[in-house]
Amino acid sequence: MKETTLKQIAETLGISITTVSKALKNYPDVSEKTKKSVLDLANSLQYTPNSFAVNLRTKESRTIGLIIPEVVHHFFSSVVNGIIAEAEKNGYLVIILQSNESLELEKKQVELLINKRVDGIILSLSNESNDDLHLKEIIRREIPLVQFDKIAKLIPSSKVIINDQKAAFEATEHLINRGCKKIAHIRGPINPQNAIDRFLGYKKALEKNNIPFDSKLVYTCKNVTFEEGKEFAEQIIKDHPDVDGIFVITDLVAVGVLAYFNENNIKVPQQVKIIGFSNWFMSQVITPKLSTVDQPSYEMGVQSFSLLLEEMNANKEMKSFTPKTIELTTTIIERESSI
Amino acid sequence: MKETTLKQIAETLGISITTVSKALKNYPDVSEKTKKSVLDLANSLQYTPNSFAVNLRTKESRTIGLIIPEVVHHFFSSVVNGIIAEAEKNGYLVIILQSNESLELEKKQVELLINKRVDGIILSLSNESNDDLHLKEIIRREIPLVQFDKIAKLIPSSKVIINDQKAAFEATEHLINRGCKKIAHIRGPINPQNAIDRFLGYKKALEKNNIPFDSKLVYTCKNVTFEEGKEFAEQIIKDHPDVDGIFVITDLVAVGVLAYFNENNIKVPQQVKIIGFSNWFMSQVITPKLSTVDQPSYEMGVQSFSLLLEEMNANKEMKSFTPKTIELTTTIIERESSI
DNA sequence: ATCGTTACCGAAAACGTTTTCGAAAGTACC
DNA sequence: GGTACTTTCGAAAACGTTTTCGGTAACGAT
Repeated sequence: MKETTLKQIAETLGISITTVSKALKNYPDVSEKTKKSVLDLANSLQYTPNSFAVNLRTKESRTIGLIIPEVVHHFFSSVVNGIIAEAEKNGYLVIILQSNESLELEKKQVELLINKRVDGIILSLSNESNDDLHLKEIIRREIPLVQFDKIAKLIPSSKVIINDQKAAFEATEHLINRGCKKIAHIRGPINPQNAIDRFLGYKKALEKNNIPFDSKLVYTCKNVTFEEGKEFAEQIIKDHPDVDGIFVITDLVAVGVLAYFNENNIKVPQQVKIIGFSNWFMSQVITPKLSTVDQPSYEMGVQSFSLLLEEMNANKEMKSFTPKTIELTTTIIERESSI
Repeated sequence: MKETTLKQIAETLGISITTVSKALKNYPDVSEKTKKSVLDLANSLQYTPNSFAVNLRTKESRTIGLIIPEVVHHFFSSVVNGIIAEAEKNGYLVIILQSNESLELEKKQVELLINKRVDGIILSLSNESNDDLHLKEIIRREIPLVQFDKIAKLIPSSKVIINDQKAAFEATEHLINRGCKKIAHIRGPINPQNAIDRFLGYKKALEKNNIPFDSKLVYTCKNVTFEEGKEFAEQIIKDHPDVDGIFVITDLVAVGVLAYFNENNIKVPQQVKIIGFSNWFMSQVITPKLSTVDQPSYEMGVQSFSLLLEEMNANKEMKSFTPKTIELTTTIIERESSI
């Protein structure tokens, strides 16, 4: 059982391969009669063009690569959702790879995608990433590239981001407005730009409101897990029993904090107010409901693909393309944990 | 800036394309000297074989397709995780598509993957799926296929599943053992085999324990959402104020039930005990912590790919392959909602 | 009869690789 | 110097498509 090819159709119809190909692509220089006979036969034989041959000939595969740190995180799976939807709408398929927050893996995967000759790449950096030779290689090979969320600022590619500093500023100021005087911050790892920016936003909010910044009140996540949240919560209460507010890098960790406080009868929000980041689904179902910063994750995916598509199309038409940066807006969601 | 090809290397070295190709693939009939010179030049030119040409020649792309209802569900993203990891380990890439629980989309996507000529397909049926012509087409084209979780029993493909009936039986019996006398069931949609099986397990557990089955105690989800959980919880309490146990098709819906009960001061587990299914992450962080059935989702992904790989390899060697079914074991996780 | 058009078709090259098969050159042996 | 073998190489076909470019036939107008 072999796949049907143009050749087979041509032979059974007694015409040339060229004509068959043209008929199927509705070229004007094929008579309606032959078009019909070709189409009929192609349908009855369930002909589908061999994409390997098409790829080779057209030099494109209508496939893009996507590298993210983790699929199982609500934020990322939601972005993935947006990217896949928008890609499919435009006739593209998406290959997904996971760096598992490892720089080494991330580099290997970039290589895989380059070798695969995808038409474009979308990626979000791992927490470990502190060098960008692999990204430079993508640029050097002139492969369209879009970065989102965790980006390398200096790489000249399109970017879809939020204003982490502003969002963090607002989150912190929200706690201040609710009366918090001594606010701790559980921050993300050292490398990622967005962890840095959120930290800076936190710091600025304190300064603006004349609250002295104390580096001892800043705790740094390594793995950004639920468990870390619990551990830091314990430590914070031990080190600074009078802390009355915590701004946490992301909801997952904040939920860990809440879990510890719930188990140890520390009242949220009465004794300590908490605000997270990213608006994970579970934040609205736990007790107390967690205040957070909503990030338009699905929209981020859609925009990322749109930018990539623009660049891919520009490349095809040999036009030059200057990278764009899209900044999406975030909103503070006030729930029980900071009332 | 053009990509380097075998031809370029051959010309600058003054040898044939054949020899370059063989040298790079370490054929024995190439002298060490030429091998070295080829390798050196290839490295310095950053040569990577054109995968489009390789695909065409070898008739395989080392890429598989994966169709799931939703990435944003914890269970599926976890399976995806397992599949991607195992695939990458074996040199395969994964194209992901989402059916969004729509049969129509699912069919379109199968077609996309067939046209793309992926080496194999892994899929989990949408809730809407009640016909399987598209699956038959996969079989007809002799494309290796593995189904997981939501499967079409009659399609002769490999399958990775759990024993839904047994798991549901155990979950229901767990409630009975905890003293429940009147147990409601919030079931999944009508079509999916696993919703049917879980319902049957629930029914059998009642029968075995001499509790009369009452179809009025069975509520059927359409969209399997958090909101549906809340609505059904309200309805159940209205219709049957004396219900003392609920077995829910999946944790997301069970969390909705809990939310309603929490808001309306109905004590869980004192008045009503609840058990969910799938062990979503959030089930352990809500109040009260939700009892559930743990499903080895990551493992499910790994096994799915392994079976697919077996079949793909068998196909390559022109050996016949008889589909296998792997049944993974589930475990009841007792938490606060059913103590 | 000649010219210009239009309508339709096909030969052939190209994309870049893999692999078969044969050929050439070198070595060894009698 | 002939034979047999080993080592090393390359020509060429094949994978299936797309697209350029030219060719033929038919037809109407002059």
